[in-house]
Amino acid sequence: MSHTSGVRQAQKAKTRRALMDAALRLLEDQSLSSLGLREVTRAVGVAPAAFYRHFRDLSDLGVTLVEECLGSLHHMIRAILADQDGDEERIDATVEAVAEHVRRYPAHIRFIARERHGGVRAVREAIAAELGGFADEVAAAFAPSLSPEGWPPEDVRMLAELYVDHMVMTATAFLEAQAAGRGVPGAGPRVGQGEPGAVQEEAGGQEVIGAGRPGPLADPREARPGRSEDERRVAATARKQLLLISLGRRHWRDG
Amino acid sequence: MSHTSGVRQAQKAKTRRALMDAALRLLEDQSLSSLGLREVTRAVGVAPAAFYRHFRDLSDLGVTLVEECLGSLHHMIRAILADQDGDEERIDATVEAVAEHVRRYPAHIRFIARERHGGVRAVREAIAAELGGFADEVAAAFAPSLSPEGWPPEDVRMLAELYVDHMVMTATAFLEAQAAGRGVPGAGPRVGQGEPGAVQEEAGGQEVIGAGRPGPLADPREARPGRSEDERRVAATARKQLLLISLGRRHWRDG
DNA sequence: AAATTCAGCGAACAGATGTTTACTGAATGA
DNA sequence: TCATTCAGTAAACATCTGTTCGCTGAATTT
Repeated sequence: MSHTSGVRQAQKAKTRRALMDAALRLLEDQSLSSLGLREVTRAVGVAPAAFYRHFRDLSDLGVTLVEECLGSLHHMIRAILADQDGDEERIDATVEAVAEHVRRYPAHIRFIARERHGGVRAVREAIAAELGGFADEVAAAFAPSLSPEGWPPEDVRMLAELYVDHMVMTATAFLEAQAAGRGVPGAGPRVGQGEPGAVQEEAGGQEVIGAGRPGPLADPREARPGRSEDERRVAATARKQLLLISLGRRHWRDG
Repeated sequence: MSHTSGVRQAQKAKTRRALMDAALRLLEDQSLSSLGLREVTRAVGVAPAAFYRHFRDLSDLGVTLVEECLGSLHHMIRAILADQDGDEERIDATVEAVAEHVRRYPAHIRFIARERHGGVRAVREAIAAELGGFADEVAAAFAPSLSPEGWPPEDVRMLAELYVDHMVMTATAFLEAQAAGRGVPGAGPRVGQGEPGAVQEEAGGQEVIGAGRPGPLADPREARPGRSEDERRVAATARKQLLLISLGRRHWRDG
């Protein structure tokens, strides 16, 4: 048996993370099927061959990234579903949470949006499966209040799918809005390729997961100067759409 | 001034079409940013350098494809908006039209879904602009009946965006369902690279635009043996979702 | 009939790609 | 202490990429 934490394993895990983070950052400007293995290792500062110690190939890396990116979304969804407020409050909280999530993990959302219908089958399927799971969860959360009102399970499911799809839609809309807020068209600050010599330096793993400009991280309830006009418009639209859906839901069983 | 149709121009147009069709077909299995220029010319049976006689680069080709793919969708949308039936009839007709469209032009839909958030900015922006135009059109179609009921223009717009996004969503769902119907995971019949010697043979331009298995083209009202279970499930879900949205729309102005 | 245009060709280019190979040397475990 | 494990290395590989160049020969114009 091998220890689950030695200096050895820790270093390996660190390099693995570095590869994932580098990939996630590179994937902000291109899609997975055009991402090069050497490109990733170069960004990390590691020999190309080292890649194979961690992933079979790039689509393997991609599937791993799916788990990570949708994992963080999963937490958010569960938090929302746990809230037991009224309709409008829940909607506000949802839109707020999505906006905040996109602000904190823009690279995650970009990756999902891009690869959901992207060129790599394994990744597509992983995303589809995960989103399907989300829909299950949403359906399960709504069932207790809907089933007694005469909603058949398939109708609950279609509502859940609508919610999930709308959430993804909203998230990507936020992403574009936030990108438009910053100066997007011009190239951002270039990242120097990591100094050769593997990933050894730098202390304390503090919030590595963002991997793409975590943003100001301002308190959601504070006044937010960094919030762009587009972003507020997206929020308002999403809120209204969810409200409209809620309205439809309330009148579903009475023609 | 040059004639708009000579033997010269006709040949050029033919090669151009061949390039676009080949690209569209290749893009069923990969994304634009990973598509190679040589790959396209090879599929057509033309020297790599010939590509530059028609497009500046691949993203130029991509933008052209956007116009074509969304152009065909545009026709469909206008046809739907022109119908003045009741809510349910319109919904049925819409879902039916989308299903048929996806069946006829799967490559078009795949391309749009894949590149909408893909790695090529110019293409992304072209798609966004075009879809925004669709939303304008839908909004304009709904305004006459909604404005008198007290709908502010921004609310009409948000409804239109919801409809457009839902349509795209439904189309890609159909795509996956139809793909699942056929044996997808296994590679389809391989296409031999075109015989060297440019694009000269083959008579009569009959429905070249499909560029990806136009399908049986069965009458929508006939019994359809080729319709998979998944496909029917997608249709049913889409119908219900649209119905639910309609319900919400009817109750929008009375809390 | 002669001059011009221009779509497509073939060759060459510098550079990048994924993958394999034998290796090194520090962490590990007996 | 000594043998083993194994993350990362450096080099070489065959192959592919986008782009430029001058050229050809048929369609076009004069």
